[in-house]
Amino acid sequence: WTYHNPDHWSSSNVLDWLFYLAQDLGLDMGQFRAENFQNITGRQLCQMSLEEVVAREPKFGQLIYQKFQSIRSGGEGLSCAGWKSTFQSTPLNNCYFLHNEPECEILIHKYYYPYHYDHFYPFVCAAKNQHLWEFIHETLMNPLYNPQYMRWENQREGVFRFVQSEAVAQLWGGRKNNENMTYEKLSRAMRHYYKRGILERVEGRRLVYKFSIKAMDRAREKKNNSS
DNA sequence: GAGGAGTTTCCTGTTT
DNA sequence: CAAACAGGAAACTCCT
Repeated sequence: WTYHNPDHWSSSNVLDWLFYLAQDLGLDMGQFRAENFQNITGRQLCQMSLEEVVAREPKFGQLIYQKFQSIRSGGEGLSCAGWKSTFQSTPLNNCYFLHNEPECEILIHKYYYPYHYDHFYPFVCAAKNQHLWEFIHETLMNPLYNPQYMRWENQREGVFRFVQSEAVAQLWGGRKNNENMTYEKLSRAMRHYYKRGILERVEGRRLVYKFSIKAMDRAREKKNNSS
């Protein structure tokens, strides 16, 4: 997207840019409401007034609007220096998504930006009969899906948010070979985790969940064992 | 095959 | 109003 005129951005490009901006400016991810720009194309964003942007993003809307106007006028550079070299040094042959998703290389080009992470997450082959919570955690660690599909609100505390809930459900359905999966059903499975101490309730915040310490530890163990 | 863990499906009701 | 959240119940799919 960095090479294209914002006018031609897809709705995915818009989300990419928003998350890039948040990272670049160090915005508080707990308050950042990028998901309110789902399905907004570059063209639509171009046509939005300051008020319309602020209506979708009360806290940072003004900033977003200013930055967007500034790149539209070609003023501020969109430097992504370094992403290509990181991409090339990535051990792609070991990535599970290479086996599952034919268009993976395109996706990587499109979504993988090193500034999302301090270091590359060592992907492993997707485990057979992987549990839902493990899949969720893995998705959060995968630059292909974070922050497009889900993202951390506070990684240290294990708090995360669904950005595109139905898209994540489709992904999960894909793993389980079940194209009938929906967020409605996925979330029911998530709620079973409350009783089992894998997730903790986050009151009053839609689409937000929190891993227990126990789950975060287990995920960390898993990662260490596989790398 | 029995029995259990981990969901999946469905449903009715409540909340945002 | 449309989505989410809540759980109970029962069916289903692997695994041991």
